[in-house]
Amino acid sequence: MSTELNGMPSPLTTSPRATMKDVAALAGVSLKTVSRVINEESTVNAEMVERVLAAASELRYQPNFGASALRRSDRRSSQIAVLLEDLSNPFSAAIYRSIEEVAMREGFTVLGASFDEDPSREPALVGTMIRHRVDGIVIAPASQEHAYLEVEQQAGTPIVFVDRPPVNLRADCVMSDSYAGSMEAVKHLAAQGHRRIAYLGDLSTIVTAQERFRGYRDALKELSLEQDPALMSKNLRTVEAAEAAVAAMLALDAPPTAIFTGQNLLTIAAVRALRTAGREYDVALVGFDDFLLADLLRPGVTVVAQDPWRIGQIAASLLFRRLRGEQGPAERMIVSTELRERGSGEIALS
Amino acid sequence: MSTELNGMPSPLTTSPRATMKDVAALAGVSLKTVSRVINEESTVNAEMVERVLAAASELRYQPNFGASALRRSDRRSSQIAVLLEDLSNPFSAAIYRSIEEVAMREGFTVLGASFDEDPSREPALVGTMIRHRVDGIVIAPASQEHAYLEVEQQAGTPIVFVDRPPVNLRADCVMSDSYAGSMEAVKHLAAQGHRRIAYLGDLSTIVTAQERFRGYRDALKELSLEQDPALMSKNLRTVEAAEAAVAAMLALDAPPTAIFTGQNLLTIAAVRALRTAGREYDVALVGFDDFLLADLLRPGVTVVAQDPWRIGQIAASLLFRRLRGEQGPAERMIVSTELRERGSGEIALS
DNA sequence: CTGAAAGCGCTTACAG
DNA sequence: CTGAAAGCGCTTACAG
Repeated sequence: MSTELNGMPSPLTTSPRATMKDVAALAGVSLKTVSRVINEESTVNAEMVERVLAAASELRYQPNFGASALRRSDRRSSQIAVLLEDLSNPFSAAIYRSIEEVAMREGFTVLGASFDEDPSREPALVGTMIRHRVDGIVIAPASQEHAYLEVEQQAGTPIVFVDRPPVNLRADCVMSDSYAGSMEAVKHLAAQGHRRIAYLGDLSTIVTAQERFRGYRDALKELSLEQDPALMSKNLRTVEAAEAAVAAMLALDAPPTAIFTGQNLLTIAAVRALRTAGREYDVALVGFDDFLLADLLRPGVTVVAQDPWRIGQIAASLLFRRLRGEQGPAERMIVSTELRERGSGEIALS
Repeated sequence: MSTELNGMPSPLTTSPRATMKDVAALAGVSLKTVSRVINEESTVNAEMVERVLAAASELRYQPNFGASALRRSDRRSSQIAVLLEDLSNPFSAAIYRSIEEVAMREGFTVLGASFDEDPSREPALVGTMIRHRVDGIVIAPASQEHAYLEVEQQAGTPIVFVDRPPVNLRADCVMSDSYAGSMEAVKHLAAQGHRRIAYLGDLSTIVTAQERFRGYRDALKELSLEQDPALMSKNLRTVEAAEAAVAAMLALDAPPTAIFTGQNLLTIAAVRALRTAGREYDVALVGFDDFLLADLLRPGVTVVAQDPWRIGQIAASLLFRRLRGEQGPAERMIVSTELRERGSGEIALS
């Protein structure tokens, strides 16, 4: 397990990094010639190219992107920012990876950061990214007011919204079809005979949570099912709160026979609550957003799946299109969801 | 769902970003005075501070970190790189978030990138990060040779390894105790009476995979259990391969009665294979590394849990200590694992 | 094809 | 307390 090298003192000598000037001196050419070789301009004499490359390699020269960006006319930093709610949430992580893949292909690096659903951190983090002069921003916003970003757009920094739309700002946006997906979930439950379908939802300030609730309620209306406020629980922020909400509903005189959960963690909370009550084969359940191992639970959990990889690909391609100078109006892309039947959603009304 | 603003043409005007010079001109002071105010040097006249801040705010001035770093004597970019195998793997994601949290507190941003277990991408990505002049690097290496990083260390860039140790390089390192954790897992299975305990492992080139196998084998030796090569499957790279390996073992004349899996995805594969064979309540299972919902499966999956959050905290604190100039020898921190009994590992030999 | 001078947006080192 | 000059590591714009 242990390498002999470890435990020995680290070298105290720090040799400063070589600059282009050092390379020029060693190769016996001018600064500008080194610059040409490093940037692969074709107009340089082959012999000089060789001399410069040898010197660069001997000094282990690494060009300074930042210094180069500062002087270049495009002033591009080759960095983009990806700001998400929580990188450790699988939905966010998949979007991040998807964008990272495109960025890498385009020669860009990604500055990533998480809001943890704290709206006040949003402008602060965006500010930090702007001070680092990122060339573009992909953001799943935590706040409800984005006018402050207009000045960044006008400074030429494209901004693409994912998962949630911009408020008071014209910007490209890629989202799942929350409304249609929720409607499909509720109709699927109704098709199994259920008439008392409960709803569990995230913070109502979040636009997607509003949309999912609207899909739920409009489906009930369309199907002429009763809308019982006792079966609707919104603003659930923790797994514990969601579990308690389900337990309370199950204890009602007229309990729900089916549940639609508007989010990942709420779905898992519902599974736990149904298990605790011993009702998991009895009360139907459909969740919005898929999660790992949903198929291995018993019963398997039926979900309306989002496609975070696709959302990321579209967002990244919009961003890089803007970076290439495309000017058109702000685009709004809606990515459809997919019902995945696994058992819990197919439990019929007994 | 739709904001009226969307669909309208974006503003075509791009007003360039204000510089410190612009702020100085508007405030009627010198460049240097603006610099003093922006950097909160206390020696500035209160009235001037006000004038400068008003001008900065009117122009929506955002200082340019890169330009400032270029000239400052410390030449710090306030960026660190976090290079992991795959940010969408929960283990990596937790480490990332943990480091991000410390970095943010220290006023640093994080450049994140994933290797996807491709060793050749490692030096390439590190090179990119160096060209961006990150101040430090946290890396879960994909390669088996890190001498190339010595020049970066000597240029003053601290490098901290996580999850896997450096090879041919002296550097700080934070890892789980793979050997002890694996040994504990196997002994736990043996304590339930099992004598034919199988092993499933990741690529043998990965040091942690080697350590976990060593822990497994040494436990067998210590307990005087037979070492049957037919019960050892290494170099498993996909869930499918792992499922097939388990299926093949179960079909042996002398099948295993218990399984130890050396990694996350292999554990899930084993669960699937046991389910398919209808043996999940029959063959015991302990996995290395915990995963979400392991407790909700039936039987619950017993694991040797790592503590990625803690690994990240330690790695980040080592890194920032080095950035503050601490010189001591390279440190190797071992984070202990924790056996979590949930059912699958407590199935006794029948 | 090659190079000397100027300058990107800032901070340093120095005067006043 | 305030500012004019020089320079960080590069590229631009121009000469030769």
